[in-house]
Amino acid sequence: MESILTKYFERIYGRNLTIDEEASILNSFKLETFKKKQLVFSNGDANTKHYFVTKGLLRLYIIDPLGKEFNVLFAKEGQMIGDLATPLPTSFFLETIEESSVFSIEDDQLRDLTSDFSKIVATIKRSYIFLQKRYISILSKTAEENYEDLITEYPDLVKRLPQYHISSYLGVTSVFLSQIMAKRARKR
Amino acid sequence: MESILTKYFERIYGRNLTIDEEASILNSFKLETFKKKQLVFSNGDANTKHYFVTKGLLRLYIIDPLGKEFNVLFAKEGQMIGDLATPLPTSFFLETIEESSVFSIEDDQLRDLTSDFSKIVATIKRSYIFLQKRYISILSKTAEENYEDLITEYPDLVKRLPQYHISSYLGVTSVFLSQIMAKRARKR
DNA sequence: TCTTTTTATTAAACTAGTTTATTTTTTTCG
DNA sequence: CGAAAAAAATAAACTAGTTTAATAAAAAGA
Repeated sequence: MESILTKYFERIYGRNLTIDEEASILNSFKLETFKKKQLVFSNGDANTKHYFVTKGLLRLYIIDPLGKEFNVLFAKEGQMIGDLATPLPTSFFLETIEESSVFSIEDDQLRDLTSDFSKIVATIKRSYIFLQKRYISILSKTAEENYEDLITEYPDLVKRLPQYHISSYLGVTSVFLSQIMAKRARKR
Repeated sequence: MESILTKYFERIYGRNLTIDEEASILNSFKLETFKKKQLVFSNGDANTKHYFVTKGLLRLYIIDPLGKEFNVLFAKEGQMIGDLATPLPTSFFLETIEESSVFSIEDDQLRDLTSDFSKIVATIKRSYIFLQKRYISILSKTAEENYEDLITEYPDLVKRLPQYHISSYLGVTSVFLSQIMAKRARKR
């Protein structure tokens, strides 16, 4: 029963799974489905779960004191998303962008699944490195450059995202992104 | 022999160290000293070491294609610094701001020291959460707000840093930070 | 399909932050 | 200490990105 979920674990483990492992994985996760634009969790909620996306697209975002939203992370099929700060209450919102199906799992159960801690370390380190790269981009590049990077690195994602979610991810207004795009279009 | 280094490990372990553990820690680290403004490592160097600061102040930074520097992280006495992306070659520069002493350790030796992997996970998670907080600040706040936050959270650090290192950390020019400070001074 | 709602575009006036250049202040070091 | 170098302040012209508002285009849904 080669599911997208078990494949994900095989990639993390770096080997094939035993029948028992497969069963235990599928047992630990709970399937949940959400319609488009549905909230999975909110700022202030208890934060003990992680979400593995099997279908659809989600976004993790914050709302600043002025009520403005900033997207921090997207996740599509085959990717994990959640607030790594478990078990501290989250300061994020998680919401579906498309109609989605996710497998949710409690933080401690996820830990139990991965007896080889070095794999967990490697996984978190990868998230850290990804975030660090984004941090540096936001710090040192213009919105136009960041948009170009996004297109070349994640063209499929860009196609699926409404434009105002992209601008929020880049940290600029939708008006300004629209200007960037108009300028780009003129150039070619 | 209660050193600042062994105290650091006691905090991570969450308990006192045995004599053997203490000896093994002190054996794994190598003391290095640097003058002010000395480079510890550069972009492209092999990246296998971590640095524990016992004296002084260091900065981890990048240089963008235009030659501009952006400070990413500072570390003073009692703090660890390095590029978490070990063993991948680093894209950072590490440099002393003040005359400094550090204990360096190889990545795999550090791993060996912490047989309890969950402590390593917790440590990396903490770094991740710290970075995420900064990321969101840079994305959603003005330079003025970020400067205020820095002063209230790390007043001691701000006092020790030359102003142009602070501006580089905030992602603005030194000229603009100077304007922010002038405006602040006028207000009170 | 047609109406309503959501998303994207455009324009114009504005603000945050940059650049370049000059001057002043502070630090370094022989 | 005094000279030289490094860091900070100030000014002025500039650019990147915001805000508000109006219009156009696309998507949703009865």
